[in-house]
Amino acid sequence: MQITSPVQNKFDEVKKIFTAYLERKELRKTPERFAILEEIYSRHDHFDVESLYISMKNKNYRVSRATVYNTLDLLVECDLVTKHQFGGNLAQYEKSYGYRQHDHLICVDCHQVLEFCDPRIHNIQSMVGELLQFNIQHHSLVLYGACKRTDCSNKKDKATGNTHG
Amino acid sequence: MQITSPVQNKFDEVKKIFTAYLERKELRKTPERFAILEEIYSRHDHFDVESLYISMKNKNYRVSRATVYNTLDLLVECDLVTKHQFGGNLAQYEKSYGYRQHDHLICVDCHQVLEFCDPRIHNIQSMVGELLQFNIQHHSLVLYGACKRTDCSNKKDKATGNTHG
DNA sequence: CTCGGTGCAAAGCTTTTGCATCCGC
DNA sequence: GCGGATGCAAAAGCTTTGCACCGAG
Repeated sequence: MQITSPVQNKFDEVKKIFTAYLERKELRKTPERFAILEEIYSRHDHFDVESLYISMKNKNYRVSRATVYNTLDLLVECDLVTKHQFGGNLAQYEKSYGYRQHDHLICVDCHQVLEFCDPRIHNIQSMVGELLQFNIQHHSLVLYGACKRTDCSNKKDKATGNTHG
Repeated sequence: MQITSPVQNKFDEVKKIFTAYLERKELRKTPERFAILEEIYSRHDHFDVESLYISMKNKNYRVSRATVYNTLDLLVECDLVTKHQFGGNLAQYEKSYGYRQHDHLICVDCHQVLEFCDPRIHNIQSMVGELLQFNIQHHSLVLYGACKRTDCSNKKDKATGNTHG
């Protein structure tokens, strides 16, 4: 007897959405595509292509970077995954189905990524779209700052000016 | 007799700021650094490293990409230039002294970049910083959408669904 | 004169592409 | 079986780095 967890239910929904998308676009339902989707939804937080690829290699999936890139594009297009470019040259991704719309706050010292919600962003989006005659499809808001946590130890000793002893 | 334009005055201010920054950091005031600064402030809109480099080459400056990258980093650090990562892997820059804080709206079809201001973003920034205990230093808000202009011809024929005849 | 800055080219890293093979349909 | 998808590796594109030389202080 098997117990179906809510998490499993959620992944089933996601699989259905991806399947429907592939069928609508007349793309093939390859095992690689679903393996990548499953790996992504078993993860938490943000990840980059390389770490996803390595994870799958470690689990002995036979998968290539090219397929990871290709599949991520598909998942972004059907809104199951979101792609971010947090200032560096390395794209970051995160699963997005069933998660509330949110934006990001990044610590400039330790690069930790926090999330927050603010409904006003949606208003801004609508207003600016109206004003400039754009159909806004999505947005990216990233705040950069220094966290005040003591365990964020990457901070340079700027405040005291004691870097030179 | 020479007429000093407001634009020239502005660039003089910018040069002063950069000079002060270099002195404070005990960096050398090389002609290359000021030539790059001047080239940037003679430009409008956004630019990438390569186009800045090419412009300077065309004007027969002897300058290298390495120096352009190096100098841009300095200019970003003293807030005379802003660096953007509008989704691609290609960093975009723009001069920022004396320009009002603004955010960006990008057409997903023709990649044109528009600017807009909204004071609410500042409020969001303050509130989130307070809430999550961060000293917010800066932010990046980018809206992505389709412009409704007829001369934006990169649009795919999505709306009509006639792509398959 | 010193040593930081520069130009040039090579290397590094992420992402894309080409091609033979594989397998979903 | 056909043709799209894959794996692999090579190539492409942006950025950084190493090194010899130059020139600002």
